Amino acid sequence: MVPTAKEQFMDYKKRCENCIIRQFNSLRAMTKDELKRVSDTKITKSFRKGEALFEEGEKLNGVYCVRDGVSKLSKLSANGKDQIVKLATKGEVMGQRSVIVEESANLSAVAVNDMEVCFIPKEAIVNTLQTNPDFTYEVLRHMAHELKEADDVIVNMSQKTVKQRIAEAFLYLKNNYGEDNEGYLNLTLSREDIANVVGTATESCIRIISEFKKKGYLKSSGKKLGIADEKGLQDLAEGF
Amino acid sequence: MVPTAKEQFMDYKKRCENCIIRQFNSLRAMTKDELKRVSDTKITKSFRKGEALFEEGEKLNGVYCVRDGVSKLSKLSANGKDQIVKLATKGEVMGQRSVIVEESANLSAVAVNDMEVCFIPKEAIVNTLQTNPDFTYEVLRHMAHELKEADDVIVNMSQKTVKQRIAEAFLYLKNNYGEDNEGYLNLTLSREDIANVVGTATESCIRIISEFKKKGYLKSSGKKLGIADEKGLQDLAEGF
DNA sequence: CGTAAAACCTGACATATGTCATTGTTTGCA
DNA sequence: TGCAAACAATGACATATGTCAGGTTTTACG
Repeated sequence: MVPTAKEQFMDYKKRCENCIIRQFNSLRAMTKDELKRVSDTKITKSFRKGEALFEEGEKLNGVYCVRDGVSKLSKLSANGKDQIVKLATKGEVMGQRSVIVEESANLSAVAVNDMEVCFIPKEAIVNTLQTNPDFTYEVLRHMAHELKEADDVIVNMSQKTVKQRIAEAFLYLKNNYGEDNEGYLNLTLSREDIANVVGTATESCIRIISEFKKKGYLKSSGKKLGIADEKGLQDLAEGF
Repeated sequence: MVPTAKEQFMDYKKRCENCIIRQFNSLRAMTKDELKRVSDTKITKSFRKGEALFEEGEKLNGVYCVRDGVSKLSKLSANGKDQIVKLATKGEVMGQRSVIVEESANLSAVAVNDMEVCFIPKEAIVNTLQTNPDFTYEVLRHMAHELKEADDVIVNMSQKTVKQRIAEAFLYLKNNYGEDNEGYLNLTLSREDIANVVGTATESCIRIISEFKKKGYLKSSGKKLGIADEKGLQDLAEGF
C-alpha cells in the first residue's frame, strides 16, 4: 500500500502544480489550492496524428491544455474547404472561449502530430473565474492578445497574395517551431494543411512551394522542408 | 447660482449612470460608484464624418464609447490599402483591447458619419478591472465574442469569393443598421469603404454592385442603396 | 451659382488563382 | 515485401480579380 519512490515521483510530475507547461498560459495566475482542484479533476489524454480532440459545434465540457504535439484549429466553410485559423502548441489552452461564453465550439481541433493533452473540466475553470480576479484578468489579457492576432490575420488574408501568405507561413513555422541543426523545419505540415492555413487550393500551394524551391527560397530533403533564404522570403512577404 | 430645471435635466442626461447606451456594453457591470467616477472623468467629444478618433500605433489614454454615429476600425496593409476590420456603432466601446494589454492601438478609428462619443480615461477602466470581478468577467465575455466573430471573418475572407462577400456585407448592413420605410439601408457606405470591408479593389466592388442592381438583388435611389431580393442575396452569399 | 474635388462608372487588358485530369512518389500497413 | 491509399507534382484551361485609363455624375464649398 505504501507507494514506492518511483510512484511518488510519477505522481509528482503529473500534478498541475508542478507542471512546467502552466508557466506559459493563464493557469499561472491560479493559486496553489485552485491548481490542486484542477489537478484532481483533470484527465490526461493522448491523440494520434489526425484524430480530432473536438469538433466544431460540439459542446465542450472543459478546456484542453497541450502538453505535447500540435493541433490545428479549423472551421469548415460553406464551399466544403477547411480553413485553419490557428495552430496550438505546447502550453496553449484550447476551448477557453467556448467555455467562457457557454457556447458550443466554433472551431474543430485536430492533431497535426501525436499529442498529449490535459483535459480540464469546465467547473474548475468557471469556478476560478468567479473567485480569482487575477486569473480572470490573465485570461482577459490573453484573449485580447488573440484578438489582435486575429485582426492581423484578417488584414493579411484580404490584402496579401497567396504567394505572400505562403512565404509568411514558412517564416511563421520557423519562428514558432524552429528548425533542426541542418536548417529544416521542426514542424512539417502537408501541402494541404499549408493550403488550408493560407486559404488557397492545394494545387496552387504545391506550385508555389515548387517555385520557391526553384528560386532558392526553400530547400527540401525527403519530406522535410527548410528555409534557404530567409531575407528573400521576408521581402517576398512584404511585397517586394 | 441655483441651476434651472432645464440645466439640471441636461446634467442628468449627461451622467453615465443615466446613459441608456451603457446597457449595451460591459459598462453595465459597473457599480453606481464606479459609474460615478467614470462620469466625472469622461469627456464628450464630437467628430465629423471622415475625422479620425485615433490612429493605428497611437498610445490610447482611454476608451471611446459611441453615443451616436458609426466608426470604421481599419488597418493599413503593406500594399497601401486600408482593410476595415470592424464597424462600431452606438453602444460599442473602442480601444478596450489596447488599454487592457497596455499596447498602442492596432487599428485606426475613423468616423463614417458625424459622431458623438464619450472618451473615458483609462484610469477609471483599469481601476475597475482591478477591483470589480463582475466587470472584468463581462469584458472577458465580450472579448470572447469578438474573437469568435474575428475567426468567422477569417474563414469568410479566405474561402468566399468577392461576390459572396459583397452580398454578405449588404445583408450585414441591413441586419445591423436596418432600412428606412422605403427599404433603403440606413447606413450608406461609399463603394470604397465597402471594397475595404470585403478586401477588394474599388472598381471590382463597383462592378459587382452594378451587376447586383441589374440582376435585381439591389435597388438604388439617388445615393441610397437597398436590398431588393434578400433571399437571392443570401443564396448568393452561401454559394448557390 | 460655378467650379474643383470627390465619388461613381465602364472598358480593355494582364495576372493570379481555381479546377480538372493525369501521373509519379511516398507511406502505412497487412 | 508489396500493395493500396495518401500525398505531391504538373499541364491545360477557365475564371475571378486587379490595374490602368478614361469617362460621367454628384457633392462641397467659396
